[in-house]
Amino acid sequence: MLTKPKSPLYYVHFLFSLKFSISSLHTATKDIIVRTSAKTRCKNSKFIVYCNTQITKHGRNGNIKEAESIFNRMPFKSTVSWTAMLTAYAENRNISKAREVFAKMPERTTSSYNAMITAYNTNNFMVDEAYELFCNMSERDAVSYATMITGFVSKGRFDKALEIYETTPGKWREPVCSNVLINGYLKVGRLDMAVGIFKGMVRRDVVSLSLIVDGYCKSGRIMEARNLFNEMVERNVVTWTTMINGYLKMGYLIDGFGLFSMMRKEKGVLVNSTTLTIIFDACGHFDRYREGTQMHGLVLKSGFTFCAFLGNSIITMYCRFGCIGAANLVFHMMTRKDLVSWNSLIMGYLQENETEKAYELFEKMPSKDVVSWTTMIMGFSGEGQTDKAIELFRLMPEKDDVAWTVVISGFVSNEMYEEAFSWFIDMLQKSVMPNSLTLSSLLSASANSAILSNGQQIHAQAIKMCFELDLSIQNSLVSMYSKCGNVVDACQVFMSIKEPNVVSFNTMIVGFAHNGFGEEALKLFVKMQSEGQEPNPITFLAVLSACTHVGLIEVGWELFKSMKYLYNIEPGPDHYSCMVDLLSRAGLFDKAIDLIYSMPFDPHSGVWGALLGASMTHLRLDLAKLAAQQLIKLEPDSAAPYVVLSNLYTILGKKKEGDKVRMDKKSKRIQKSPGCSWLIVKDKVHLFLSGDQSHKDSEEIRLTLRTIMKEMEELGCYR
DNA sequence: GACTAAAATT
Repeated sequence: MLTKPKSPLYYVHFLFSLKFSISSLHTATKDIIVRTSAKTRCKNSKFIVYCNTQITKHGRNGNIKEAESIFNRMPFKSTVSWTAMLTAYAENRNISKAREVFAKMPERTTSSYNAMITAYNTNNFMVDEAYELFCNMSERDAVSYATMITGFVSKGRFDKALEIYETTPGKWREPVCSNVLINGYLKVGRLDMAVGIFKGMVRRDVVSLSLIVDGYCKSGRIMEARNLFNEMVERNVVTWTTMINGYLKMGYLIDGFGLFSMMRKEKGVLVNSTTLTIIFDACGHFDRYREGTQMHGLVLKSGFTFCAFLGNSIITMYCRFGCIGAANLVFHMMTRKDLVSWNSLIMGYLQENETEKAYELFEKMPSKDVVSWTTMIMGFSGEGQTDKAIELFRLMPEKDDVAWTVVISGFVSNEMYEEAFSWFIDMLQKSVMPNSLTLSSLLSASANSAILSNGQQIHAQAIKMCFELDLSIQNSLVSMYSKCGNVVDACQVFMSIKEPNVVSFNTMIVGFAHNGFGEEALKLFVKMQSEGQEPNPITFLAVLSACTHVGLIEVGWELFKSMKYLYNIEPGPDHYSCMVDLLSRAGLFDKAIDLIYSMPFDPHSGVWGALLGASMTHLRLDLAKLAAQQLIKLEPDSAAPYVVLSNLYTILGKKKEGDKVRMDKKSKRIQKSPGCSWLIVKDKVHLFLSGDQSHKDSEEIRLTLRTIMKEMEELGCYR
């Protein structure tokens, strides 16, 4: 049998493909060299080139040991081999080894210098070392300048970057160096500087244009972006995708989807996975179920490869639609999952309150990051399972400020305020720096527990940590002070806000309303509009409750009607409750009942609760009976309707009926949660429930109270 | 045929 003689390269290929051990590779290499003719040996460039490629490949895959072995065993090395090895070390974050290689190289080309500059740039931004090398270069090329500018730009040293940019010979300055600068300026939010560079360019390319289009989009200057886009001669996938993303992120769905279908018809431009990721993201965000599923179908039919990014955006989209089953299916079909895929699905299950399922996934994850841990901790807290949340937090390997904050705000939302504060102290003792969210939730804890001194301490803490000018903190402060009954301080904080947003106004209006300053609340409502701030549904809830508090029935009624025809805001269940409360408190029961029956949805418990309360004060037994009946239907475990109704019977002298209601309640084993009050003495909260004797000084307190009450009675305090 | 620079996304 005759076989064609094989080239030396064939043997190397063969051996590499069989994954021979390094020692056998060594002997094999030797073997090949011995067997090849002297002529071939002198310039076995193909072999060297092959090894160079392998070094690069292994280096990129993080297989530095493999790259090293090949390099060390190469009988002949070219400058490229040394440069490849240098880069391999640099890419694997070993700058000292990279330096060593650079020092040992028998000869250096401009490219080797460039490689070393890149190595410095990418390892902890050692840009000064890079610059020293750059200055010592006898010859530079376009890459040298571009690399050096990149180094300074990524360190934020634009002065130095510009200096080098100016000295770059004209033929090399554009477009690459300009693009590096434009990109750098855009990343630090300096659109003006980026546009300046751009306008001074003579040779712009598609990258420069795409960068500026993106810059305009991200500053909300979408028209300027579109004009530039239209003027462009060359547009590639990135340009199209950037422009579509610009529209979609601003919620301009018609323009965004329209441009997307234009892109699909455009010759020479192919939609890629980034484009699709953006589309799915928009469908999820703006609840476009039909478009989202259609696109998914299209992607499946076209046999598009699901990279992790693309798959993740589809998972997230289905989770937003509430289609956890579909999300789960996509997840399982994905061949390449990453951490985000797992985290997104876990988040999806948590949003559907399927904590068990989420935890199952969490445990199955091949590796977990901070996001996975925090998401799961948040999930348990959200379900009221604070024990589980703490357990998980303790197991978490590296706890950052976000993790601490999630635990603390978990306590706050579960009304465990004492725990929230003591964990905050722990956090500070462990020298973990709180963020604005930590302080916000502690302020809300102070507000909800009405412990003003705690709130003031957090306020001081916020000033100390320079969060004073953070809008979310300022809003929380307004809320805290007004909930603690301190309207003056609330007002002071509110006045200090430079640019109050709708939340700031709402919070202050609620603050006024709940502290009995109805007029001020309404004045602020007018003021916010004169300052160009549009009211939202929450604003109306606030002003309506202000009207209730001061009994401004006509004003409230007009405001309620104006919601729809003046502000185009559809009143929700809570707005109706507010109105029923307003009308029935004023004794306008006919109007209240009419309103209840004209509601576009079934009245919820708030509506009947409001009616019940007012019926009690106006002694309207007929309406109280109706409201209580409805309430019992909606909330069978609630004691309130029974208690109110029986009290009303008693007041009206119908003791028998009152007892009947009480018996009925007892037979259904419904318990009224006991009334409670608390005192703060030396930073400790002392809680008292009615009929409760658990406090250690219970007996002493009782005796003291009795004495005080007696004294007060003698002084005529009760008359 | 090796080395070095630049853009969009969950």
